[in-house]
Amino acid sequence: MDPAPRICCLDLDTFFVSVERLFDPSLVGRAVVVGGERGGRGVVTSASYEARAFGVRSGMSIRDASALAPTAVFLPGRHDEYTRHSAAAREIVERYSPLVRAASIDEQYVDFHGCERLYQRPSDRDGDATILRVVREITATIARELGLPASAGIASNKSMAKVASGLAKPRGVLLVPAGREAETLAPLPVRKLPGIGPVAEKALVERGVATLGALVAADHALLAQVFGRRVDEVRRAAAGHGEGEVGRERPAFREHDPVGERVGSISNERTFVERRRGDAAVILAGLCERVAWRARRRGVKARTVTLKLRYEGFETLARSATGEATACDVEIHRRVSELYGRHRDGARAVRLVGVALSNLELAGAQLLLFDQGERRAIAVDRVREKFGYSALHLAGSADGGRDEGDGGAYHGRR
DNA sequence: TCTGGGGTCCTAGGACCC
DNA sequence: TCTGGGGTCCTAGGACCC
Repeated sequence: MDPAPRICCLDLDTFFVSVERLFDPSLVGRAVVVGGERGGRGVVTSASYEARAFGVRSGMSIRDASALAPTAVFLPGRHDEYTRHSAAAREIVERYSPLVRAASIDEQYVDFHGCERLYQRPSDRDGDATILRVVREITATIARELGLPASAGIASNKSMAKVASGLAKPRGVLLVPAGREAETLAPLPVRKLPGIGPVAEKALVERGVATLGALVAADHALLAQVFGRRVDEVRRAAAGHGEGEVGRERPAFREHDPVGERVGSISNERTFVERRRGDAAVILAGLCERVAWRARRRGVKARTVTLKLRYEGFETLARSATGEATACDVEIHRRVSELYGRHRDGARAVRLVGVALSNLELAGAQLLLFDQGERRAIAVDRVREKFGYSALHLAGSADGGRDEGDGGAYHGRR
């Protein structure tokens, strides 16, 4: 007996574009691209179906998209609004099931096990019909209350549900009955399976495996060349037998990290525009401030600080140092500078710098748990709450003043 | 497809301890 | 001081996702 389809993957269609259309209804029916101003740098983070008709795809550079879709509207995007609407959609889903797991800003998994009895109506042919009706009600509610289109897939496991939600787009709901998973997946290109990216796809196609049906039937040794020990897991997912539970919340979307659990990371990175290259040290100081500030806002300290460098030609390296947990700008900057001085190849042009905090520990809101440097930073945070983030900056940081400070002084912006 | 920025997860090797 | 194996922590890199 196959497990019943009770896992739902709910996805907000062209999410960023849909939110922009709430603010400017004249965008409805037009080609819209979110990710940057026309001709600017950056990549497409969301494209309307009208824009996709021109060949615009998410992840493509804004420059290429500008060339493909000359009549499209290009918008920079506003993350705070997307976050707000994402939370509102989640609140609606939680009216129907307590087991909701956000997988990203526009995607949630919902576990409906046991809910078929709760929502059953005489007119429902069976439990599947009940769940299908409930999920349709959810997407209709999201459309009515928030004005946002959504799609959903319902299946016996996560990856099948995710694939189904893709097949249901736009504005559709698709339920894959128990036992029909394999035949639904078989004709699809391997890339459609969550977990198979461009690298695995290329390796599979080179070996003559183009569809998920072919993957299921493929020789174990051949698949091992591509997936290593993951062969059995991937083959099961391709046959429609994926993970049957929604699992834990991704840490980044959790309100607070449980005490003692080492989860999550906080990072900021910046790619240089052609002419501004060479300012790596200055940019780095700004990034340190930003990640430290985000850590304090989350009430966490980091034991590990990582410097990321990308050189011309895309060669990328990461160097990290682990020690005492900190959320202090000055201390993080000190550690990052040390890594930078030690590992940077001065002969090569730097294309990107990044700073990441990981090995996070809960510090709590109590000031007692912060040291002097951190408390000073928190005082600065309070000023920022009143006057905005750029009101104060570490001396020598990216958008701060030009003063030759002691590396630890804050300067008002002028 | 000459490629942004935020993440998670996995692997593998080395250090160190018992 | 030559030796085993397991556990844990740290570092680095890479695939993948949205």
